[in-house]
Amino acid sequence: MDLVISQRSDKPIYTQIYEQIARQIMTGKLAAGEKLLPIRTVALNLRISVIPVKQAWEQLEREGFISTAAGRGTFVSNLEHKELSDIRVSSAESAMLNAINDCLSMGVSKDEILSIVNKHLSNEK
Amino acid sequence: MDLVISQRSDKPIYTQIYEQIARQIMTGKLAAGEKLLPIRTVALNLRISVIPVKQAWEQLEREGFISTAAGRGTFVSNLEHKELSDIRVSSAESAMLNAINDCLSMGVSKDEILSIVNKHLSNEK
Amino acid sequence: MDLVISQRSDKPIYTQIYEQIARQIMTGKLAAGEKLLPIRTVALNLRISVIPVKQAWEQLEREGFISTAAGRGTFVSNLEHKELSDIRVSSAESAMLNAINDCLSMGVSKDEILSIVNKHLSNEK
Amino acid sequence: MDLVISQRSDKPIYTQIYEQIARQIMTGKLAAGEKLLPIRTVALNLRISVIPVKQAWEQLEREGFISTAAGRGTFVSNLEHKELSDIRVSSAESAMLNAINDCLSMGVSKDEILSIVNKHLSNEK
DNA sequence: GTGGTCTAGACCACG
DNA sequence: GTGGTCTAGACCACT
Repeated sequence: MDLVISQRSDKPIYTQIYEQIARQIMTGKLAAGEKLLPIRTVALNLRISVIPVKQAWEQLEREGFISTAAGRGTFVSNLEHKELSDIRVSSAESAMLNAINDCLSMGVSKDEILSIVNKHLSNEK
Repeated sequence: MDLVISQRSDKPIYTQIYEQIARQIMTGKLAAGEKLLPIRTVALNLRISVIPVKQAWEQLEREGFISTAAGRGTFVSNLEHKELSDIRVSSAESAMLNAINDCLSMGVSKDEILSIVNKHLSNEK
Repeated sequence: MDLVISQRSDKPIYTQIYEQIARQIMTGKLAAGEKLLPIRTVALNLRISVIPVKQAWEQLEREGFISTAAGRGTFVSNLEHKELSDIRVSSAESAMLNAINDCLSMGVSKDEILSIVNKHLSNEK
Repeated sequence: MDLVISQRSDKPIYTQIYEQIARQIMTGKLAAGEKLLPIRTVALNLRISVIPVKQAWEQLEREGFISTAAGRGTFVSNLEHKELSDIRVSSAESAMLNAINDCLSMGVSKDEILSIVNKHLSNEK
């Protein structure tokens, strides 16, 4: 469970943690069923408070990467059930719908939304 | 924006807040576009810290009920776009898939899951 | 929350505690929703170890008199829902019930919940 | 982050600040990712108001030299991504980009993102 | 004066 | 010693 954070990054600490753990689970570096270090231990190792670690863990749990059990610990979810990826798609869908709704509320047209999405996705290729 | 919490309830404070605001938005008591009180004001009124209020606000935002703008405030989302309800269904779907996955990981069969769901839903009727 | 125990009674200590609390709940002396003292405090007050207190609490919870909320404390149940206590609440079951309640509080209908569950379980086959 | 300004220069104060910071970034004296001092601190150090500092920061951000992260501070941009600065980043656009990035970091593919957007926008018609 | 992030603690139920 | 919840307070960017 390697983890490196930078206080200087423009991303919040909890996002840095979330992204690294999510990636390690997706690549299999963290195996299904594996126990994660206690959040307080992670916080101590990184010399930060528990809050950002907890926040990262919450996002990971919402998105189906891990599941927590009070008093027992936190465990990597079983990725064998292929629907786990549905959870992520579902989460992603929520986030996108929210953003689209905000845009529509601000008077941005559907065509403009589409062009924003296309522009960004092609930039990234 | 009426809000009542009980320190004695078995629900966490942030859940009590979330449920009341969500209900007020769904029933139209809080209208689309309306500005909510600042989280610090809400916390003061309820004589609690900012944390549980923030936590409730985060869940409300994830589920599409409100949207926050740093430095400007928090606003009730525009429910006219009917897909807003899709966001909630999407969130709900994530939560259910997560729970189902946990059950499967624990060796609970699909039939048992179905019977649990049916039992609970019929109890509530 | 008055409690008196006798080390010389023929009844085990945990039974003495259980009976007194159960009686106080049934007679209304302990009201629904009321928060109980932490078990360690009770143990200290009675000058006994936490073990028998825990045993009494477990029996009370099994029988639906009280419910515990992780991190928040123990509360007197609403006896109208006592019939729920005969549900064997495994970890899996409580995960499902939590998810269902989340959905309901989000305004997702029972039919939608059922269709989500069915969709997922049939996908898996 | 050395800065020297002259009240008697023919250039406006914010231009003096802008030019010095831009130069330090281009020469590498201020490294990518490095955190800048808070604008109020800079203003205090220079014994000027926050206004010209803010103006300089705005120009630097418009031109892609720095990026601000609400609640966390201001950071020197990674100049490889400077070309992004010609995107007019309205609130709506940044909301979309945030959502897209959330999706990507969750492991959702670009095609899936596009299909989500298309599904939603066609639903609305 | 708004929300966003973080620190440094605390107490709780549970294992 | 695990995660869950909360307090009290801080500093930041932005309006």
